[in-house]
Amino acid sequence: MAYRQTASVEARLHDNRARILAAARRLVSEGGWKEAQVASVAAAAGMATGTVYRYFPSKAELFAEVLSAVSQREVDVLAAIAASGGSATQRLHTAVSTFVQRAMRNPRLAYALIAEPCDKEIDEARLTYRAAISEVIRSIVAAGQQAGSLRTDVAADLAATVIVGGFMEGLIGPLSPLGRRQRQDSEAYRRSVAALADEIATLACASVTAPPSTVRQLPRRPS
Amino acid sequence: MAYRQTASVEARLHDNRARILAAARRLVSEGGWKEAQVASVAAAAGMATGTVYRYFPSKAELFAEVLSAVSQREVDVLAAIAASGGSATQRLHTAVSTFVQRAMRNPRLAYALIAEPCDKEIDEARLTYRAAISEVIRSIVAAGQQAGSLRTDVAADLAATVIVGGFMEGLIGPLSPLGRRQRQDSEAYRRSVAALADEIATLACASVTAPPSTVRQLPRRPS
DNA sequence: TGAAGAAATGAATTAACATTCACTTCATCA
DNA sequence: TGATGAAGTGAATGTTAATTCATTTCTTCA
Repeated sequence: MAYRQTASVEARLHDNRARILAAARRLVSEGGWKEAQVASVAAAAGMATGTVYRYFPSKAELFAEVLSAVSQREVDVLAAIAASGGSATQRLHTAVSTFVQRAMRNPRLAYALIAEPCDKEIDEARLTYRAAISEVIRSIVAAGQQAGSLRTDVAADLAATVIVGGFMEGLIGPLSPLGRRQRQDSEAYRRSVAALADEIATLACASVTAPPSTVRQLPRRPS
Repeated sequence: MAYRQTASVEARLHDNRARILAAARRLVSEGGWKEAQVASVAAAAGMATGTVYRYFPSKAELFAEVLSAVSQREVDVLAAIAASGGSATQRLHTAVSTFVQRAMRNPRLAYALIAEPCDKEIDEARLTYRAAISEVIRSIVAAGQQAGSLRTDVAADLAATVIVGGFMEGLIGPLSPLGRRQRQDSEAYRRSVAALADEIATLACASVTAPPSTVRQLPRRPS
């Protein structure tokens, strides 16, 4: 036995892995997916291209991990809100508006992770992420339905999916490179973000709030 | 002058173009984007690969045209609903529910056009399409705001975007190859589609319906 | 110190299609 | 009919990065 992994090596390996993830995340958040090449990541992390493959089996898995790390934090934030006090409506409003505001703090990264056209395989990893967020929203909606404050004529999971799709789409315009020309440091910007977050959250809450009287819609089918 | 395009040639050219578009559309609607290769399209249209390039400058433009043709029909249907009689709420409900039901008639195609991971360039073409649909919804919302039946505390264009994002996302699950195991010909299937369409439309309408009393939310920011 | 094995390297290879183009076939008309 | 130029062909080429792997450099410990 002439070689055994010591603590110092193990630490370096761990550090390398973290550096790769950090570099990958930084590149995406600065230049979107077109900058997110394995060779660039390696260079940014200060190592050779091949080294990246000692830590991640493929580009897709590397970026899936970036995606999942960022997302997990958001899911945790939402889960904390879901578990906090207040009515379901209040929690839903806070959850949506918080998500929007947090996304707007790093618009380039949020845009890349949520909406920017990217490799098929990375795109597939987004599904998991949306599903996790949707599940948190579902739990709030279901609680509100139990409590009687939210409408029960739509399944909680469908409502959650629609809400998530809605606020994500509402975010895309402001997040995208086109819709994002203002300086982020201005007070006006901060206010407009808060207003956007509030409007989107209001729409989300309204969509599931129990109607006061049971005025049934009369759907027609013209086509 | 030894050559001039005659009517018969012109007709053939036009027909070829149409055959390419039809073949492209058929391939996508049968096998999704992985089947949508230029060589396959050419084969399906009964011609050589290079011929396709006499009609379309690139794969992306070819499929952008497929996308826009299918989408335009949907936009037209929605526009007709928007221009029809009834309250804004009724028209919104009908518009959303009609869109959902029509999409479910050809789920594989709708899934590919709306949600399936695909080439960046084709993905970019989707934006135009969503924008057009969003514009129709916006017009309904704006009318409802004018009439006083829809809430005015959110901008019509934002509301429209959120609504579109919501119903598209609500569709994705049922449209995707995973969520679509039933035979489409059963009566049960048709009923479940109608129910889905109604629920999604109900959420959309509720999100913008004017609240009876002005109960302000109290947003908090825990994070 | 040096043998043994792990980690790192980065140039070369691969893969998967889109796209091109030199050539063939077809349509037109003097 | 054959000269002219358009339409059609499909094998060859181009493109763009991801991925590999033979080689080099480090670590460990007898």
